[in-house]
Amino acid sequence: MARGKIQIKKIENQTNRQVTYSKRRNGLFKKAHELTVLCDARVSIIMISSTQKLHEYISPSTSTKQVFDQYQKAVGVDLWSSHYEKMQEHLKKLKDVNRNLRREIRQRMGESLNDLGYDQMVNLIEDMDSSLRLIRERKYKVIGNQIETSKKKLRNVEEIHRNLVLELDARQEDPHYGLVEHDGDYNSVLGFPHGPRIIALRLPPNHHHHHHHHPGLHGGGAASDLTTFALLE
Amino acid sequence: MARGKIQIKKIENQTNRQVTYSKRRNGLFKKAHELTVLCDARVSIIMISSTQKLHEYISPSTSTKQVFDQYQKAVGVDLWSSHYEKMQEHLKKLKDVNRNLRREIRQRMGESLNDLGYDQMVNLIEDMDSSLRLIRERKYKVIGNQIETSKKKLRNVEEIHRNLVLELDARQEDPHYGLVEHDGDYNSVLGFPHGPRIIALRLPPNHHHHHHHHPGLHGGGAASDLTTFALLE
DNA sequence: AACTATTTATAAGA
DNA sequence: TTCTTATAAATAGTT
Repeated sequence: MARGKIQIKKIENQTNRQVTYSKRRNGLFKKAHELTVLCDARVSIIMISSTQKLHEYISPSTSTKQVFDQYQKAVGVDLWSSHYEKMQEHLKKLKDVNRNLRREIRQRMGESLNDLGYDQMVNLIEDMDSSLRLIRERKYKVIGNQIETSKKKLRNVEEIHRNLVLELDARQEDPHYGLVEHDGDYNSVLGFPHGPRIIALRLPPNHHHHHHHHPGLHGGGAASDLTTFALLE
Repeated sequence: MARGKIQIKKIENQTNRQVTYSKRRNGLFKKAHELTVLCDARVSIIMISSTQKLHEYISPSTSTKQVFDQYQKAVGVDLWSSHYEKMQEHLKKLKDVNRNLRREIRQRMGESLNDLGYDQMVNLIEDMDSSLRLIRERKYKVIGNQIETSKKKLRNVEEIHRNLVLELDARQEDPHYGLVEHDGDYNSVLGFPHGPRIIALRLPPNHHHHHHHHPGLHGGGAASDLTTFALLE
């Protein structure tokens, strides 16, 4: 607007563009401030240059956040408020679900039974009874597997032992018989190639995170059971 | 800036102020747009007049939300992002808790038992066994109460019946004996002062919201049980 | 909303 | 970046 009219279209010369950006930015901010004072208005300007630099003007006596909030309220649903509200709804629903799940567990533990009608109680008993039967079956199956496995391992150990005895006999007859093929590493036969592993298994099973919520479930008699379980795994 | 210089201070004349606001607002938006085109920049202007009216300019090729997001990122953590992130964390935690609760329920129903160690399974069985005992006790208590109550009510009914018979006898001897004190409303004696209530109780109990998650619990044999329960309540 | 005398903004050059 | 300055653009006061 001086020394010649210009077309309003992108200035291709990079330097020129930056100079104009700087000058006009100041002009814009000055005008914004005059408007603020003259008309008792609030103005927020945010500018991002072609080089992604950010500049802002905000009227004194207010803040960018305040203007955002007002804009949000005026324009309506948009921006983050919808996200926010959806999240809050989601949160509420999750909390509800959570509460109900906890109640169901409590009922399955014999608490909060006042909430149940008689027929619901009968159903719950039937359900728990059949579940308990399922779990017991499973337990027996696990025990069966463990016995099976330990029998196999025992047979292996016995065979190794036999071989060792044979080898020893052979050596006594001929001290140069054969090479040392079996060194008596029972652990590796039992599936524990590294000595310390059996000790690691004695540690509390804190990778089962669900015992946060009902610590009472995992308590008594664990030590001996755990040892047994580790040996037979 | 024409026909005389002006001081940059609030215009006291309300009409004048509004005219100036309108003119200068257009000027500002025009300049903003020129800047957008000339310098390939993005500009967001939000203005709130002294009468709380809101006007906005936003460069084409972008949106107010985008500019807000960028502003937020550039200026730092503040504004609402911290809220947002906290909510998202909270949401995640709740989902986790939820997942674990569901797993516990599944285990208590005899599913997902692979996640349990042997000792945990033993504990679960013990726990469910004692819970089941608790619930059965409770059931028997409820049944006991119901029998007690129904006996009491039966006695009441019998007494009313006796009284009616006596009254009838008395009338037959003397047709003008006494006034009608008992009209034979058995329902009101049974605790159902309004006839339709007993029908309302036959409706599915959808106020027990927890049957969303395990509909199987509340199913068979409800009709007769429900009737019984309603009568004995 | 239009006009216009005047002020202000600014493009180009230094 | 800043200053200069000729000129374009904006706009205060008026109609």
